[in-house]
Amino acid sequence: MSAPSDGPILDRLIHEPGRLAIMTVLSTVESADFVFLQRATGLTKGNLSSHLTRLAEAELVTIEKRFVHRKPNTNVALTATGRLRIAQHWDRLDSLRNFSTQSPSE
Amino acid sequence: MSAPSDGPILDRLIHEPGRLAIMTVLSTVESADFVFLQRATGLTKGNLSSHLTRLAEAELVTIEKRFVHRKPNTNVALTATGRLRIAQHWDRLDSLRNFSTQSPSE
DNA sequence: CGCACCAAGTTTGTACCGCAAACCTGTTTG
DNA sequence: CAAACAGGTTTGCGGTACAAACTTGGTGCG
Repeated sequence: MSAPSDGPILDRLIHEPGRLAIMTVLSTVESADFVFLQRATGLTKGNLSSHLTRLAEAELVTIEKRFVHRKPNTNVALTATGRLRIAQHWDRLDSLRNFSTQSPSE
Repeated sequence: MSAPSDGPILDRLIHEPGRLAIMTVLSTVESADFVFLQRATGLTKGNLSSHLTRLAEAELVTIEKRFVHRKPNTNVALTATGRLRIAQHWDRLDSLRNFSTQSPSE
C-alpha cells in the first residue's frame, strides 16, 4: 500500500527545527559566519556544524572557510536553490495552516 | 541580545510534519474520524495510527472508538491543551520566520 | 456453509538521525 | 613550556518515523 497522494510534503531536511532556523536566518542576510549563526539559532557548535554539513551536501548552502585574524572563520550563505527552497517551505507551511484543501465528506 | 530563539523550543512532538498536519486539521474542526484524517493529511493508516497514539499519550487529543454501521469508527478531537499547543506552535513558527533581524556581526 | 475479499486499524522491524559530549588544531597568555 | 581558549569536527547512542506485515470483523457469493 502506498500513500494516496503525498499532499503537502514538508521536506524533513529543511523542516527540522535547527535547520529551519539556520535557513530562515540565512534568508535575511547575504551571508553569516559560524559564530553569528550559533548565537542566532541557539544551537551548539556540534549541532550547528553537522546541520551545516548536511545543508551543504544538499547544496542548499555554501561554506567558505577562511582565516580572519589568524582564527578560523566559516562563512555560510544560501545557494540560489537554498533561497528558493526555504521560501517554498514557508509557503507550504502557510498552506498547511490555511488548510483550504479539499474536504472529501462530512 | 536575546537570541531570537530565546525559547528555542519548537516542540518536536508537534513539529513533526505528520502530527503538525493532524493537529492543524483538527484545529479547524470539532472532531474528525480516522478516515477523514487520513485523507486530509495524506498519511498512511499505519503512520496515522501511530501518530495519533503518540498525541493521545501526550494528551493533546482524545480518541473515541465506536462502531458505526457495524464498522469500527475512530473519532479524534483536540483536548483543550492540544488546541493551545498547536496555536502556540504556529505562533513560534511565526516569530522564527519574522526573526527580528539583528545587525550581522560582519 | 466456506471462502475470498475488503475496510479499518494496530503492531513490528529497522534504518535513519538529532543530540551531547569528546575530540581536534591552532593561538594567545602566564 | 604548559595551560587556557576559540572555533570547529567527529563519534556514540537513544529515540523515532516510516513501510510492511498482521489483526479483526463484515460482506458478498456459489
